[in-house]
Amino acid sequence: MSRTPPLHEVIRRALEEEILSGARQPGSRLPSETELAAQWDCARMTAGRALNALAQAGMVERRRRAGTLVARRRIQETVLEIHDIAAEIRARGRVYGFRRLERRAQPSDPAEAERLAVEDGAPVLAILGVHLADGVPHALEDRLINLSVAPDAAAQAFETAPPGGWLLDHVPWTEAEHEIYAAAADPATARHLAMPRAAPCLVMERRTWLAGACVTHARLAFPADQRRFTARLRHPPRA
Amino acid sequence: MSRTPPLHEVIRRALEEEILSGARQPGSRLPSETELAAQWDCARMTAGRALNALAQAGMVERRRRAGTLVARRRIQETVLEIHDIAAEIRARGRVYGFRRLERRAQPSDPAEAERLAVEDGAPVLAILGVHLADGVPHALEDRLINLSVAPDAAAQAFETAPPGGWLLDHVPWTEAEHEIYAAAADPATARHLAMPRAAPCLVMERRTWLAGACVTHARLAFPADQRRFTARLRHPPRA
DNA sequence: TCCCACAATATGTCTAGACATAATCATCTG
DNA sequence: CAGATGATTATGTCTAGACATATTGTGGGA
Repeated sequence: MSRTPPLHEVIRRALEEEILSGARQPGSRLPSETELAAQWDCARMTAGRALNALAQAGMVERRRRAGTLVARRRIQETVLEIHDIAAEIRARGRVYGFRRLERRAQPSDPAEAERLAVEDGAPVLAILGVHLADGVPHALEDRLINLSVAPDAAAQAFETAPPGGWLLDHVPWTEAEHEIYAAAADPATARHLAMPRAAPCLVMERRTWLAGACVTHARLAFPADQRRFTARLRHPPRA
Repeated sequence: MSRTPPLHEVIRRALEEEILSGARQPGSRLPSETELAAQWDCARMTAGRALNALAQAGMVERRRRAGTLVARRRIQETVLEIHDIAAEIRARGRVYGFRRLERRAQPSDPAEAERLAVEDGAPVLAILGVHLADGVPHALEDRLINLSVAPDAAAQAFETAPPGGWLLDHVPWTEAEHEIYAAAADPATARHLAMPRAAPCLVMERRTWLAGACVTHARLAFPADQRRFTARLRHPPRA
């Protein structure tokens, strides 16, 4: 026996089909919950559930009294998966390694204070290190850790294990901010990554917060040919 | 009078709070719908609605008989907002413009066929153009449109209006794929964008699908200082 | 001991009502 | 004609049930 999908799902898919095929133009009104309930011979709640699912997927907009309208603007958001570098490298079947280049625990200077959004002079731990794939430089990590929020980090050497993994395991966070841009490699970065000076880099900065306080800031520079970010969006998210 | 939020929202928030604070450990069981309904003195459906919302947000996992469990795996996804270039430029208070450089409607060559994932020789429309901010080159767009899927595009000139906007308005889509990477500007790109040769560019490629067929492929190159992508993630469940 | 049948349980789906609330439309008034 | 007013309408929330279905635990039999 083939299991029949739930009715709200059937209704949702039928409407979705009509919208995607162009049979229902953006801005036009869908049948009301009451009308749909009559058409499909079901309770209003079941029809409403189908419409709510479409609304959550961004395909329609619901307004009281006005009804349910096919969305005008298409979705402008897409889901980007940002993986751990170690996981990323291992996924490609290469051996992951990390080499620490510098480590300083000290009061923050003005530039560092700004990166962590703390007041000048707050205790921070700065780590500079290289992520390696099969022993070859893959990315340069310049990380700052807010020791007021994560004091246990001061006891870690981060010699051959990157700070990112330790932080994920030991410090909770509530918000993260990512920024991705291209830049020319400065001389130090180029040297550490064994790449030509001023060659293009893909840079990712990540700032992580715990309840309003910035926990850590990381700047990861990848030689242009080493990394790309991919994102995929399925317009109707599957229920 | 302060409007009271709906009950299912109140319940959802209360549970969310407990999860984020660590009071409920990953893998542990939340109260069942029946228990919650008794605790909050409401119908089971209302309690279930709160739990379903948490499940949709990825904070809990629901399994029949087993109950509702706090999610173990931390979400590795983050929402990247990819805006329309025109909207992006206008949002910065600058005047948007578009200048078409090339336009060719013809059977695809092998390279173009691969970009659109169609068989060699399928009819395609190729557009090369520059997006301008205050008249200054902002991005170079190299676009391919699959005329089998979007035949109406052949009638468009795309002289001063970019193909992206027209496509969004006239051709539905079900899936989109984005790729972001850094590259050195090739001579043609550098010339069109009025930037030094081999200077770093941020490149975004977007491929859009309609029911399994690729509608269009766009390659947008930005001078490194012109564009960065930002993404933000809130409230991840603890690992 | 291992496997199967069965009962218990939590979620999944659905109904037929109820009242609340927001937005729009038509109408009435100044 | 502009603005206030009230009726109408569609969605939003909620209930108290019902039966369906997947999964887990348990106990009995080979």
